[in-house]
Amino acid sequence: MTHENTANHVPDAQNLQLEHQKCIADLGEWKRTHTCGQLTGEHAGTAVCLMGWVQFRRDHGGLIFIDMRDFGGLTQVVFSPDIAPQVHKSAHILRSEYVLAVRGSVRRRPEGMVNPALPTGEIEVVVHEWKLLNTSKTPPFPIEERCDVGENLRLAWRYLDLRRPWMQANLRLRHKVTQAVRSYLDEGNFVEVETPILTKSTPEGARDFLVPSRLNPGEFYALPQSPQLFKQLLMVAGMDRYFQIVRCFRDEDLRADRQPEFTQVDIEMSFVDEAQVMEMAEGLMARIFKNVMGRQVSLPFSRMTWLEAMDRYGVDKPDTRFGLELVDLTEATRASKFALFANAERVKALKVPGGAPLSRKEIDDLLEFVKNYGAQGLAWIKIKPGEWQSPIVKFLSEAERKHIAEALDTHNDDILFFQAGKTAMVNAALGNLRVHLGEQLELIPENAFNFLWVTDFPLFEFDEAEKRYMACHHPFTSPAPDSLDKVVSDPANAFARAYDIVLNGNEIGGGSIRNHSADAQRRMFAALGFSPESAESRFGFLLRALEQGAPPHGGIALGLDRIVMLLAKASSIRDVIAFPKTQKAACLLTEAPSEVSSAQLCDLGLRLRENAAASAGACGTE
RNA sequence: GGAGCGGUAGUUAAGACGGUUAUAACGCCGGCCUGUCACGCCGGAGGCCGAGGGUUCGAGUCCCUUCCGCUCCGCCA
Repeated sequence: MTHENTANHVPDAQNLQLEHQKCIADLGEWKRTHTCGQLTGEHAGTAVCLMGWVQFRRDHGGLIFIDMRDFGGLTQVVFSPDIAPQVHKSAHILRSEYVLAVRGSVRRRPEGMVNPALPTGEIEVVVHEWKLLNTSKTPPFPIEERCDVGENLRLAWRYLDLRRPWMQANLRLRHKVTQAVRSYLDEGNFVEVETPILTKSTPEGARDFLVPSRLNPGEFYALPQSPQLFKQLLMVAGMDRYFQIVRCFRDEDLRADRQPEFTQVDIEMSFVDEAQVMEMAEGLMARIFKNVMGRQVSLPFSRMTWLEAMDRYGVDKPDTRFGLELVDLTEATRASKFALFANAERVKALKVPGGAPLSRKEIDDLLEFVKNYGAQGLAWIKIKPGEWQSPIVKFLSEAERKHIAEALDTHNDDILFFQAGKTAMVNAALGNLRVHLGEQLELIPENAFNFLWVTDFPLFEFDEAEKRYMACHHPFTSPAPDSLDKVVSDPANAFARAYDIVLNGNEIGGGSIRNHSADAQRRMFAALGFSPESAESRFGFLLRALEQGAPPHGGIALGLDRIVMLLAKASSIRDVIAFPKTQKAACLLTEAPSEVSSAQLCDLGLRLRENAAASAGACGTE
């Protein structure tokens, strides 16, 4: 205590709060009759008991007004010396976030005193008696809707952050979504089955979280990246239709829409094709929107092949709420004198109607933006009356200009952006630039929800680091019928029976029809470069199951956090998760992860290397 | 692993050109106040400018290192 001298005559908030704690009472026989959002003029005259927190205190010396808050809203309660002098006097001790119970009567507010901004603004509760249920230290940040506080503070004091109405609404919205999911799938004869959290590491795909086994020293469980294999085994088991609202774990770097633990709505169905899974998922999304938002969504959702998505939007999760589609100019510029275009694997352009007023600075910022995606530069042309303003226009022939003007349907005051190079880079740079411009130029309609299925994904992707093909979706995905021969012979051109569901440019789910024959699954493993022995040791249990009468099956997994984020119009899934982690995967509230005792390590047969934190980075080179 | 933004009172921010005692609003504490509702008025307290090192007569400000939060690339079957 550094302020002992002053503490005696000028109490600080801390001492004051200690003093007030002497007044704390139990509930006793008091029973809450209403919530703080419930009372209206119709309740005038009724005796009520409210319990909640002090949101605002307006102590006039004479009258004291307290805005009481609970999950339901705010109610103004009045302590008046005319009604109960002792009660009024005792209420001076109330401070922000103190917890209280009041008994009193509802009355209509006097003429002209109605607060139209408040749902309960027509009435107030005149307090006849009250109890202090708890004190509170002054909160580290204001518990208000409008408070704009740093995320580190919000996370360190998450239970206070969650008291704010917006966060309360988000968690309640999330609850309504899961309830809609459960009712819809239950009606569709799906069975909710829990699958193991301690499971087997299958180091294909994301990095696993590992859990050491005490009973089997030197061995590890992995936390599931998804219940993929278990749900397939449940189809073999004849469950027919399975779902689970399930936590999944991936030890990869975080993003606004990626947490190390996240929740999937995991679904699998027997004896179905792609169309049936998609139809089921559309009905599910429609149910969510109806129950949660009171909105109709039009069915079926639009569909687009992966090739078309990449061609028109440059990304595999197009935001179709606005235009600015990409135009391929590769062939048109093949013979150009402009070497950058002529020699490029791919040339594409993006037209911003009316974008010519963009300043040099703004264009430079866009260049910096596309550099994130490997672009070296960003060519542009401003369409002005009678001339094209551009650093590159002098390289373009009359024929090329004519072709560009036609292909992009140019008008005065448009600006064109160009990208040339490797196809993947061109698509990534322009596709992401498109979304960036859509946001920056406010081209995206406020309340639109555009669903889209992206279908016909490639089966494989060549991994430059590992020098082998990797499954685009996952290794259990069935090849498309006309790609069966290509799985081993021409993997680069094989397509998958896989589909993603996209909402407003966000991937909110993905699924596939699986390999239900052991032979087909073995061919996939072979194409992925697994030896038969390695396939057996990693996935033998799956192969054996597929040999025991596995039915044709397929399914989908929906990202619950992302769906709720979009419905809540939140900018991060952290805002719809009660206790999320920071970008360094830490919980600022509990301070996890943390060191453990040597006794705990000893039980597990583990020993840390000297300076484990520093040596972790060196593992890759060993 | 990489790029960028940020860290100054309890909170949100200003200060950045190196130069007196580091500002403001809200919050907090005290006083006054019987119709406020983000009450009002008066007064007061509150700071190792994220941390460490350096340059300098002098650093919130310049340089280096480091920690933390956020956005993105890589990564995320």
